[in-house]
Amino acid sequence: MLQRATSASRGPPLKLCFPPGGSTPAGAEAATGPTRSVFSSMGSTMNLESLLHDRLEPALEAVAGHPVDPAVRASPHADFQSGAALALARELGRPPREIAADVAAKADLTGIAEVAVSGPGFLNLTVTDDLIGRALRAAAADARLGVAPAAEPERIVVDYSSPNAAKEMHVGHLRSTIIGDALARTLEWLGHDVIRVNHLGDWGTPFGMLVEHLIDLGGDGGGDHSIGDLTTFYQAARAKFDTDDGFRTRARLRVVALQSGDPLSQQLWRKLVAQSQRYLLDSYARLGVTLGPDDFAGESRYQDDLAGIVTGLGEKGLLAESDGALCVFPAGFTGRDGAPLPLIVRKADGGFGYAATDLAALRHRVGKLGADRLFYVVGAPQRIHFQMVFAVAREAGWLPDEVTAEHIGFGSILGADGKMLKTRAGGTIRLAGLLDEAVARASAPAIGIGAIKYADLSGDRRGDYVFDWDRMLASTGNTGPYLQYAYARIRSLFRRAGSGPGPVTVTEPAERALAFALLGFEPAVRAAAGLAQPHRLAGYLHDLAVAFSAFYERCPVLRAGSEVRASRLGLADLTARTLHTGMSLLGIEALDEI
RNA sequence: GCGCUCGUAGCUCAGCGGAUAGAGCAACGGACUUCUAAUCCGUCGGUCGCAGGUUCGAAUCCUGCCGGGCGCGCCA
Repeated sequence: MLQRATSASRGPPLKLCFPPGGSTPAGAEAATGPTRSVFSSMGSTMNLESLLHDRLEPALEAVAGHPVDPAVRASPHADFQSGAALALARELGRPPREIAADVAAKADLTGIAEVAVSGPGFLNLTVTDDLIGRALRAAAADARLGVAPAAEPERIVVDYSSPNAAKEMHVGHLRSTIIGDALARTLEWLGHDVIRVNHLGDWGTPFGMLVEHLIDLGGDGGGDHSIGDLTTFYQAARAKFDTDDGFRTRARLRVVALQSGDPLSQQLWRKLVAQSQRYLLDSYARLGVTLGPDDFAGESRYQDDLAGIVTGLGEKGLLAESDGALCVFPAGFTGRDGAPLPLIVRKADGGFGYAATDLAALRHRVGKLGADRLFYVVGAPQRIHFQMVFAVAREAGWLPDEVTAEHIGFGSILGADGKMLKTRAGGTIRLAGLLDEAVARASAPAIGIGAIKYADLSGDRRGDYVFDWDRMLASTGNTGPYLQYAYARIRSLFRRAGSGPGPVTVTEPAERALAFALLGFEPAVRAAAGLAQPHRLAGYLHDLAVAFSAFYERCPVLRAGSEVRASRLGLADLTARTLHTGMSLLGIEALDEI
C-alpha cells in the first residue's frame, strides 16, 4: 500500500456562483456590453496593469525601435510604475530620465492616468478616479468579476489526495488534499477542463494481508465495519503479519490469489475498498473538498496495463536488469557515489513496482484522458521519483513534448518543536481527530475547518509550515477567520441597508485603496493558477480584507448621503463578491453571519 | 558522499530584478452609547545566513561556503 502523500481528498462543493437573490451579494448579473468597450484594448476587463501595459508598449517601441516590456508594477510612489526606461538607457546611450520623458510624451494615456518621471527614471503612473470608477462598474456588472475564462481551455489532470484504502486519513494527507483541491477549483473556474484523479492506494502486498485477516475472522468478517473498525482491523492484521510467519506466508499467497483473479479474494477486497471509499467521501464532505465517487482511480485500475508497460519499455530498449529487477536508468539521475539511479519497474520477485503503476497511470491520462497538462500534488520528498517517471515517460514516447507534467510538491507540517507533526506519544495524528479539534476550538464548524485549510494555503506550499492552533484560529492576521469575519460584516451591512449597491464613484483615499485592491483580483487568480501557488490568491484576499476593514472604519456607509451611500454599498458588494469567489476558489466557506 | 530544498524583525511568514524590505503575533500607546471592536490607528523592532560575481539596480539571478530539512533500488 502506498504512502504516496507522505505527509498528505472532494466533499460538498462550495458554490462558486451566487444564487439569484437570497443570501449572496446583490448585483451579480451577467456581463454585457457597453461598459466593457473602454477596456477593449485589454485582454480582459478588470486589469489596470494590462491596460497601462498596452498603452505604454507602443510608446516604448517607438522610442526604442523594438518591442519592450513596459514592466508595469504596483508602486508605493504612485499607483503603478514602469522601470522600462532604466533598462533602455545603456542600449540607447541616453539618460534614463530623458527616455522616460520621451515615452511619457508619446504614450496615449488620456483619461487613463497621469504620468510623471521620477527618481532615476521611473515612470510613475497615477490612474484617474474616473477610470477606477469605470473599471469597478464593469466588474460589478459581470458575474465573473471581469475575469474572462481561458481563451484556449486545456484539459488538466490533477492528481491529489491519494490516500490509502483500508486506513484512516491522517495529517500526512491533508496538504495534498487541500492544495490539490484549491488548484482544481481555481483552474476550473478559469475555464479549464479539470479532471480530478484520486490515486487511491488500493492494491499491493498489504491487501493480501488484509484479505487473509478478513478470512481468518470468518469468511466475510460478519456485519458492518465502520472505519474505526477498519483501522483496528488494519492494525490487527499488521501485528499478525509482523509476528506470525505462517500468516505472513499466507498473506503473500493471498496477494498472488487476489492478483490472479481468485473470486473470493476479489470479493473480499472489493468489500474493503468500497468501505474505505465511503469513509473517504465522508471525510471529503466534512473538509469541503470537491473529490467525489467518480474521481477514484485506484492503483488497481492499472493492473492489467503493467505487463504492457514493461514490454513497451523493453521494445524501446530502455530496460536493464539489475540485481534481478528490471529497471530504467533515465539520463541525468545519479544516486550514491554518482551511480546511475534506477527506476524499478519490475521487482526481483516478479511483482511490479509503484513506478510501473505511475507510468501506466501517466500513459492513461495522456492517451485515454487526452490531458494537455498533468499535475501531481504530492509531497516534496517524492520529487526525484516523479522527475524520473516523467523522464522515462518522455523517453518511452508516452509523454509527448506538447504535454507538460508537473510535480506540485509541498513541504511538511511541523509541530511547535519544528519536527514532523505527531501526537505527544509520537503517533500519527488522525485527520478526523484534527478536524474534531478544529471544530471544538472554533465558534462554528466552517470556521474551524476553514482555519485549517487557510493555514495550509496561505503560505508558499514548497516550504514546511508550523501547525499552530492559536495562530490559525486568530481573528486577526492572515487567517481564515479574518477573511470570514470581513465577509460576514459586509453581509451584515446589507441586511441593515434595506437597499442594494449603486454605481461606484471613488473619492476618499480609503475608497481608492479598496478599489485598487478589488482590481487586483484577476492578476492574483492568474498568478495562483499559473504558478500553482494558492498562497498568491490567499495573500491577495487578506490584503483585500485589510483594505475593506480600513475603508469600513473611515467611510461611513449607511449614514452617508444617498449617492455616496449607494456607491459605498457598491464597493462593499463588490468586495463581498470578490471575497466569496476567492475563498471558494481556495475551498474556504464564506459565512453570512458569525 | 551526491542530489533536491529552505535560511528575511524575538516568533510565524509575505516579497523573488527596480526607488526608504512588508504583514500578523509578541511589547508599548491610542480609538468602542459600533454600520458585527472577532476591528482599526500608532510606536518599537531587520548587516534579508556568510563571501564573491552578473547588472544602471540584487532579499530576489549565478558560484562557493556555513546551517537546517528531505531524498539517494525493489514502500508509494
